[in-house]
Amino acid sequence: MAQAAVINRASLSQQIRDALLERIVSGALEPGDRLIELKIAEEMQTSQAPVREALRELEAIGLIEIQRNRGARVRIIDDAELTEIYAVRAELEALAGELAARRDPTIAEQLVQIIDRMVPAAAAADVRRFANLNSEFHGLIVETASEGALRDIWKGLDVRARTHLNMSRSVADLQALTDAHRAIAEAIGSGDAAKARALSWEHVRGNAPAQLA
Amino acid sequence: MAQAAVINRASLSQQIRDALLERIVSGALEPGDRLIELKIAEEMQTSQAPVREALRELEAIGLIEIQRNRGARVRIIDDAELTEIYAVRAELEALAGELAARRDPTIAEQLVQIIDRMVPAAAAADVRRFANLNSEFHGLIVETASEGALRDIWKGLDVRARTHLNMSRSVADLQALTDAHRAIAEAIGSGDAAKARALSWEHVRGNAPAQLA
DNA sequence: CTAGTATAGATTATCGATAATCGTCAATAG
DNA sequence: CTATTGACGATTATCGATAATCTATACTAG
Repeated sequence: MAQAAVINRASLSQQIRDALLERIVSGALEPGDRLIELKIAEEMQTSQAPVREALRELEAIGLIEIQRNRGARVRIIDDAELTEIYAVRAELEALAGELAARRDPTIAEQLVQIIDRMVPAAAAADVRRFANLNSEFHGLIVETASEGALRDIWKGLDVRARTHLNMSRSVADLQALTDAHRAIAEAIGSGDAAKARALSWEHVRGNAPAQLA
Repeated sequence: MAQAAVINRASLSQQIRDALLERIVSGALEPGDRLIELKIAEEMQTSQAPVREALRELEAIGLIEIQRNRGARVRIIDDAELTEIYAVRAELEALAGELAARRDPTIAEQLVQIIDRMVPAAAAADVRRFANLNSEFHGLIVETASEGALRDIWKGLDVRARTHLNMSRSVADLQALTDAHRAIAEAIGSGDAAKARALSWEHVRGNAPAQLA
């Protein structure tokens, strides 16, 4: 047979979830925007049920907020909450750095490649691009460290933080961040778990939008 | 009016979620057990839809596992995963200890009360009771430290860990744990954030079922 | 003018029924 | 005897319709 029309392997609710997630992360849907079940259902050519399921999942991730009988809206994350997210991430990244250094120092090579792509983004002050590379960098470390709880939780936090990358950084800031990444990659590459842990923690916690109260 | 028949303020799916969660945590439903939507729906006198939504939420928490077209079953958490959960918890508890000590050292009094209730449970080697008090202790610290992401994530991990409290501890072990709790309560009570952080981390990570590979 | 109430429109919550899929076991061909 | 096919029962995935609830506005009494 010519081509087996690759059937949607994902359930409708999964497809809907991914589509909405994409819109939220990309900014097409902004914090505070309402998500109306029947509208989405019509738009996606489905019924209401799978949309509801998708929304429940997004709520569990923390991306949207659902109020009984009042529907869902994209969650507004205030500074205090974003700061806390950074604090939690710092702890998780510390653990991830430690584990990655112990388990597979060879990823340092890939990390460096990501850093190399950060350089021009930093020079151009392209915050969006830089943020994506930043997620890619830390994501690789986390994936190396874990396939379980650590990874899942980190991903959830990363998505939340990414929807709020309103921080406008200067070129100097971004270059400093790039350097910090280099140090972390080096620690992992040399298998120095303790150093990878410490550097990761400082890197994330030090770059929170605000200090913890 | 005499009494307004307190209408269920929670949606059906929430009620179902809580009921199932209770069964899983209590052990009435064991890891591996199947959760059949229509059976649950009939039992709870509802239709299938709210059951499905409840199951999605439980999946997001990590308590059950859903496979497309194959249904849901209570998640089986192996040793490696449980160990990782402990590692992540250690990081979160460290942060929580630090924040709680900074924000409200007065909770130490309540912490001590919980510890006092641990003593007889430890003496009787009542692991189940001890585990509940343990959750209560750490839960109070976490709630003091956070109302946001930290709290939500910790709760999810706590539930998962509690469903697997298969560890049979000796009386001596439990008493040692009680002492560790005392030290943490003291650090928080004195507002020593750094000490609370360090002790919390060691306490949790040191009591993982196994060492991280 | 103000507080409280009724009404309409929009949206969510839930239901009952149907379609699609999976696992199993028997039947059959080789 | 082993592998393949077919059919059945069980279960999940999805739909379309109805009930319940909320929000906003209009209305009425004081």
